[in-house]
Amino acid sequence: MGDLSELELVVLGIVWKRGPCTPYAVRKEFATSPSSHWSGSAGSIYPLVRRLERRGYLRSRRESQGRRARRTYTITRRGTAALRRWVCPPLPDEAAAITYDPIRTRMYFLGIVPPDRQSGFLAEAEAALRRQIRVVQAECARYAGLGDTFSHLAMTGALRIMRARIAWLANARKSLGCMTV
Amino acid sequence: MGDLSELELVVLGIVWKRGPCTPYAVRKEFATSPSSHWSGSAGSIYPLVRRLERRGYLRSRRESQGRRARRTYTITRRGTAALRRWVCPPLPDEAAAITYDPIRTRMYFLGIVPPDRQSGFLAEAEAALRRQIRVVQAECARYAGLGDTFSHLAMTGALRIMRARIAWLANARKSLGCMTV
DNA sequence: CCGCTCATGTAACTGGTTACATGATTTA
DNA sequence: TAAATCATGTAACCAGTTACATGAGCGG
Repeated sequence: MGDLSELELVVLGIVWKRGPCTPYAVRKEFATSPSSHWSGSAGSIYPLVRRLERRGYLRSRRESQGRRARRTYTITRRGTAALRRWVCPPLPDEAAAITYDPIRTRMYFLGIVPPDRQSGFLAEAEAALRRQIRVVQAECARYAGLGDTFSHLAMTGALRIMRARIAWLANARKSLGCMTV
Repeated sequence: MGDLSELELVVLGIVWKRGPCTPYAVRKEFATSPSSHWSGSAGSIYPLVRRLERRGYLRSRRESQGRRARRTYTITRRGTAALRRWVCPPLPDEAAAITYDPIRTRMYFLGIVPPDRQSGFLAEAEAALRRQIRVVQAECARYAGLGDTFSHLAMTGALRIMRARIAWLANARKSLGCMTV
């Protein structure tokens, strides 16, 4: 039960949401997602779905479309149960832990750069976030249009976090500005 | 230059901040950190610092304290330069990308659980975040007390994100509540 | 017909994890 | 003095990445 990795569960979830689909479709989902946590590379997905099938979480069917062989995967009852068990409480403690933020990681060591370049870092990070936020907003609107409530809800969460990061940087810029002036 | 992993750079940063220190002290830094992104396991840190020394980013000295042999590491000029280069702009795009959030990941697939248990998930997640936030607040105060401006600033960023996640869940609870009632 | 994207895979590598081993030092 | 913890390491493993190989179908 606890033998499924986070990526495996996400793939299970994607197959559950989309219904019968090819590994390639799953990969595209990762490729178009604004998150870069998983690459969804062929080297991860193809072995993964076969692994899931071998363990009974997925079932596959060969369906030749034209002369082209392709394999579509469907979630099994066992897969659905595993997915539900993962989503439902109890939530492991680390799920609520501090999330990883590369900008924050750099912030710890910002003292190493000369003070006149510190605000440059903050400004650039803020600008990068503002660029990214538009992508997320678009994705948010797309899900709303599709009527996918939960994906939409998830995206609003991502949006809120990005806005919090921007506000944080703006505030940091002010408090550092006070120090150096 | 770009041959250093994120973890290697963070370790470099820790050694820079604390001055000469043992791998064990570095490990403790990871162990006490409220973030669980890296475990800071012996198996990662000990080989890592030796790797950094071999490449000239760290220098080490054997100093026997009592009968006990220990090795303290110091950052070299090369190490300092690498760290500064990493912190400074230009920031890679993925640094501003959506961060990974295990609660959000689950949210995508929340439709798989029966509607009467969905709000349970949201409530539990919110409660877990509220528990965690106290830890972060304490850490925040600790850094403020130490006068470590940048670590404190980093922590306030983490705090803002956690608050944003809580607000997001509270809002989700409301919008799902409307649907099911 | 050439090049691009679709689509399915494999192989080698790698960074980090878990688990284990060992001995010194401190504390009950 | 026994147990706990400090401290330094090693070895095996593993999930996921990068890079490569292959071929179908399609648009210019």
